[in-house]
This record gives sequence, structure tokens and C-alpha cells, in this order.
Amino acid sequence: MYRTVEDRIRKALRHHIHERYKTDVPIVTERPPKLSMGEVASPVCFELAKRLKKPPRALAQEIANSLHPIPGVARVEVAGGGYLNVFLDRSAFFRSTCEEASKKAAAPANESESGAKVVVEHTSINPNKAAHIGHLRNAVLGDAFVRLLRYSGRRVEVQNYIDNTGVQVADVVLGFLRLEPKSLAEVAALAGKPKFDYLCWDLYARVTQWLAEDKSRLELRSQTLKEIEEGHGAAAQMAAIVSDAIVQCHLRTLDRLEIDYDLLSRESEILHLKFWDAAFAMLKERGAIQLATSGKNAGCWVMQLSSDARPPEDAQATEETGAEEPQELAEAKIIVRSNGTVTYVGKDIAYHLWKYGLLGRDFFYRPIHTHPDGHEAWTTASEPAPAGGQAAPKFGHAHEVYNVIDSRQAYPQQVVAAGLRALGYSEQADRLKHFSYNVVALTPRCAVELGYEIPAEDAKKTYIEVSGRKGQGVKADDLIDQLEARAREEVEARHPELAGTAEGRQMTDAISKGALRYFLLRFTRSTAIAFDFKDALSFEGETGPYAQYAVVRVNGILRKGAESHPEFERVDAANLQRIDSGEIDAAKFLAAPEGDDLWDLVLLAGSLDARVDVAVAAQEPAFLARYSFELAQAFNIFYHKHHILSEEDAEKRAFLLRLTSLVREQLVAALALLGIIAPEKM
RNA sequence: GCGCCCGUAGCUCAGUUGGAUAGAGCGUCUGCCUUCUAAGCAGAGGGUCGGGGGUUCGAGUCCCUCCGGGCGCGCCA
Repeated sequence: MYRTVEDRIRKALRHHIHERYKTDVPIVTERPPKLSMGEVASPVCFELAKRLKKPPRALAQEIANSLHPIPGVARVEVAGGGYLNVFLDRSAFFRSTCEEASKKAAAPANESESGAKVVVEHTSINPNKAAHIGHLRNAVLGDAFVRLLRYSGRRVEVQNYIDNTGVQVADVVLGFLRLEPKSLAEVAALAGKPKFDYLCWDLYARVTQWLAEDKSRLELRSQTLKEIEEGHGAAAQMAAIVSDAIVQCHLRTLDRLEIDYDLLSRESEILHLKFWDAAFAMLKERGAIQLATSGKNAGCWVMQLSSDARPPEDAQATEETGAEEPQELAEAKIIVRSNGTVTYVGKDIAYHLWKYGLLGRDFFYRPIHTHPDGHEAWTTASEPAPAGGQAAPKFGHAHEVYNVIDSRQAYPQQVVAAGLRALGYSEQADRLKHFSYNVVALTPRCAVELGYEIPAEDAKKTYIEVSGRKGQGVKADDLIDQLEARAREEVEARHPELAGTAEGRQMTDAISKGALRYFLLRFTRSTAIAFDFKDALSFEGETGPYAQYAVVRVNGILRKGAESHPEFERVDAANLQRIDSGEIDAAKFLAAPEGDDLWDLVLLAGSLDARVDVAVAAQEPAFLARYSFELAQAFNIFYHKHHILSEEDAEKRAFLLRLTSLVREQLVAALALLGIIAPEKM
């Protein structure tokens, strides 16, 4: 509701200033620091004063005096050196917010089936080992952003890119072939067992070390990789078994956090269906890439990047080689190697042409996984599905693309955009957004706890990055297990009778999930998370369970009210109706100054729409996490100040009840956007 | 070398297009459970917003510079 009123005020000011002063200034509005200064303020007169060469305070006074009434606004005052402070009609705001919230709650799934499609790619874990906390940050961020987009009415398709033919898979295959060694059948048997991803995690670390011990073994890896890419032979079969099994492990892990996908796009199909050949032809035809004939890149197809997208060459290298070769091609990005194989970036350009429906080719599709909520995830396939199967949805053809990828990959992402631009698709390139985020590292203490040896100079850093290649890091399932154990402990301490029951399990589940998702979402994207078990396992203070608990308290009030006050339902239900219809005017409970604390809560509850807008615009789910916490905190303060069920005045009690359920509706909605569900009790 | 990100309370972080008195959580200390669940609330203490210049009516926020930290720049992905 806040957003609606704010818009109205901005529009009124813009119109008024345009009419009266024949000039257009950007209208900024903000929340004043104190409630006594109103709910919306604008410093626009400072800017206007500059243009008109008049004192800002006088201008503000003129505008305040002559501004036409705005629906939902009680009055406009002048403050400070020339601020316009707007005071809202509290009662009207309350009623509109209740109405909006009830409408949203009645029809929460407002996912758009039409309109421009947004493709969000997230998770994209290499299918060669178990998922770790860094992957969880990616998935949880992406998932929350998807929920935000859908909530604001966008049509969204979630893709998860599976690099099932890359070196990382090749490494594990090499491990099974050389280190173990195991036959195809043996690997297939292992792949069907639980924790196969853990087994590969360790094997991958061993292979990394084995390769480091003798560099000549790298040749073996290249050979294995080539076989996998070509898609035939024992290595390719084993790669398929390994990667398919690990994808299943990842899906199971992410199902524990209720993260869904529409499509798993696999690199094997990009290769087998010759997506690259099509893209290669386009790139050559439109002159986006050139064949370097001399210099260090001789024999490679390279793409010249515009200067802003290209980090400069290493100074030393330029000095050594720059003299005898054409400068331009030396500074270009290699797309096709001199041996004719395509780089990762090249494949990514092909994939993105497909995402935008520009490639002129399509995948075949198969259903691959049914999520616990019943949603079907599909994967790409090289051949048409057998007749009689379910028809696949139409994938791709995006209007806009968000790639949730860590910030270290900013450069390759720019190259992909540059590729689109070089092909003449500059609008698509502009609508390709790198949704970047910083790493999840470990605090030195946490690394020591996990038994890693850390260099002395690292011990005093706030965080240290550990190497996945060496098998270091916190596995996602381990962390979720620990959280569940912690949550169970708490639940059973508080509700011993629920131990082992379905209700107890549900509670444990909601709390552990809520704690983890909130923990990963409370940091803004650019913040490197220094992971520590103590913080992640906390259920107090700024955490998911804190916000969930506020919802649980509301549940408790409404439940208790119905149980212990026989007349409650009859009297209060009737009064609630009188509140909603306006027959009981909320104004008397919200009037300043006695009603300020209640109004504070109403205002915050009514600000969900504005916060969602800002979060989407900034691509920052953390803003919503913050909002959930603020609302829960405001409710807790209210809860301690006002005892609702023992309120003598029946009309006031009805008002407090209505406010309480309004807070629940808004808090539940905000938490849902983070993928957090509050249990009935906890 | 060049580019990107970061530096705010003891610790971990917010601070959304520049706006009025810089905020949370954790930790520390002091209180509050015979009234709707204490996963909570109230209070105390804690800051030269890395340093220095500049732009502006106004700077934690923008520009310059210096210091400190992280990341990226491969015929890897």
C-alpha cells in the first residue's frame, strides 16, 4: 500500500510543479527520520530552488499551500530548510492495506502465464561431487529472486545448467578408471547407492592430487575429456552414469530446501545437437570472430572485445609478444582453439543464443524429476521423446536473462554479452544480467574445526577460501543435517511430547530450513560470507526462526482466543467485519500521538509492496530478508506492549486482532518470498 | 600492470536514485516469565563511517588521491 500512496504523491508533485513553475525536476521521496515528520517526505524544493533561484523554504510553503488534495493524504507540512512532509490518512491506509493483503492471501499464486519471459539460470553445479555451501548460496539467492519476480507478476523460467561433459567430470571418471579402478558395471552399482556424491567428492580430491604429482598425467585427462565430449566409448558412458547420478543427488539436496527447476540444460546436448556449429556459422558470417593467422593466437578463432568489456592484457606478455603481431588479434578472446575445439565461452554464447530463441535450433526434452511440491523438472535430450509421453513445455525464447553466477566469473559473462553484441543482438546483450554474488568462505576458526591446516598468515584473516579441488569445504547435506539436529534439539526441549511425531518433524524441518535460507539471504550479494557454524546454527536474533516465531505468536493469539473466550468468535468476528467495513473507524486507535506505536506497525506492514519493488529493482533478496526481520521485530515490540485477548474494550480488541492478522498475512508473504514457511507452532 | 569488489561499534553486517539526529544482530553488563509461547522484551555501554582532498544548500553514499584486504585478467571451465 505504501508504494501506491507514494506513487500518488510523486505524481501529484510532478504535475503540480510542472503546472505552476513550468519545469520538470526529478521527484524524490523518502521516509522521514521520525514519525512526527510524517510518513513520506520530499526534498524536491532544494532542487527546484536551484533552478528558480528562490529560497527552498518559501517554495515549499507555496507548494504546500496550493497542492490539491491527494487521496490517502491527510496534510502536507513544510519542515527544516524546505522539506515537504506528507502525513498520511492513517485509517484509510490501514483499511486499504488490510484489503490488499486479504486479496493477495486469497489468490497468492499470481504467476503470470503470459507476457515477456524472464529466464533465470541458477545453481549450475558441476555434476562431479557433492554440493557445498557456496552452491547453496547460489541456489537460495536465485530461488528467492525467482519468487520475487513471480510475485511482481513476471513470467519466469528457471534453468539449471549441467556441465556434464567438462573436465571436472572427466577428473572423476579418470579416478574410477585409473585410481580405483572400477568397471562400468561397478560404477553403475555405486552410483545407485546413497551418498555417491560424497564418494566422488573424495575421489575428485584424490585425482587432483594424483594429477599434480605427475604432470604427464594431464595428457590422460585431455584424452578422457575428448572421449566424453564426443560421446562414445567407456569414458563417455561412465561420465553419463556419474553425472546423471550426481545430478540426482543435487536435486535431492536442493529439494530439502524446496528449490525447483523448470529445465536442466545439459552441455552434452549442446554438443550433440551441434548448437555450437550453428553459433559458429553465425559468428563467422557476421564477422564477430576472426581467424588469427599469426602471433601467439595463430590458428585460433578469436573475438575482439570492445575496450570497456576487456580487462587489459598482462603487461609482461604484451611486451614480450606484442612487437611482432597485430595488436588487435593479440588482445582478443579465444573462442575456438587452434586444435579446432571450442572453449567454454563459445559454448556459452551458443547456449545464450538459444535462451533468446536466436539460434534457430532447439533441444528435445524429457521429464527428469518431480519436486516434492509436484512440479515437474525437465531436462534436455538428443533425441525425440518416445511417442505417447507428456508434451514438453516451450522452453527458452527469453525476453530477459538473469545468470546467477559468482562474481569471479564477471569476465566470461561480459564476453558472452560481447558475443551477442558482435552478432548484432545488442538489446539482448543489454538484457543479459549477471546476477553476481560473492563467495562463501570459512572463518579461520571454522576451517580449523573442520581439521584443515591453514597457513599462519591466514589465521588472522576474517575469512579464508578453501579449495574444493582438495576436498575442503562444508557439504550442503552435512550442514542441513546439523541444522536439523539442532532444530530437533530445540523442538524437543520445548515440546517433549512432540518427539518423534509428524508434527515435531514438520516443525524441525521448517525451522532448520528457515534458519539456513535466512542465513544465506541476510547478506547483500557483494558481501563475502565468512561461514561459521555458530552463526549459521543460531536461532536467535536476526535469524529465520526469529521471524517465524512472530508468526507463531499470532497463531497462538488467534487459537487461544477461540479456545478460551467462548464469546470470542461471535463478538470479535462481528467487530472484525465492522472494522473492515469502516463502521468502526480505526482512526481513533491510530491517532497521534497515543496511537503512534500502533501506526508504526501498520505502516511497516503496509510497506511490503514498496520493499518488494526496491528488492527487485536492486536484484537484492537481502532487502526482503531485512524487511521480514523488521516486521517481526516491530510485531514483537507490539506484542509485549499490548495484551490483546485481555483488552476490555471490544472495539479496540477487534482492531488489535485485525492488526495482528494483518501482520501475519504480510509477514507470511514476505517469508514466502524468501522460501521460508512458518510452522503453526514452535 | 590494468579492471572489478570491499574497508561503518569488540565481532558479523544493514544503511535502496546524495537528504533531516549513522542503525541492527551477536557478545558484555542490568532487569522482566501465576496474564496471548522468554526462539522474546526493556535498559546500559560501545562510532574521527580506513586517511586526506574535492563537488554540493546537504556526503557513509558521488569524484580524485593515498593506505589496507579480496577477486579477475588461460588455446581451464
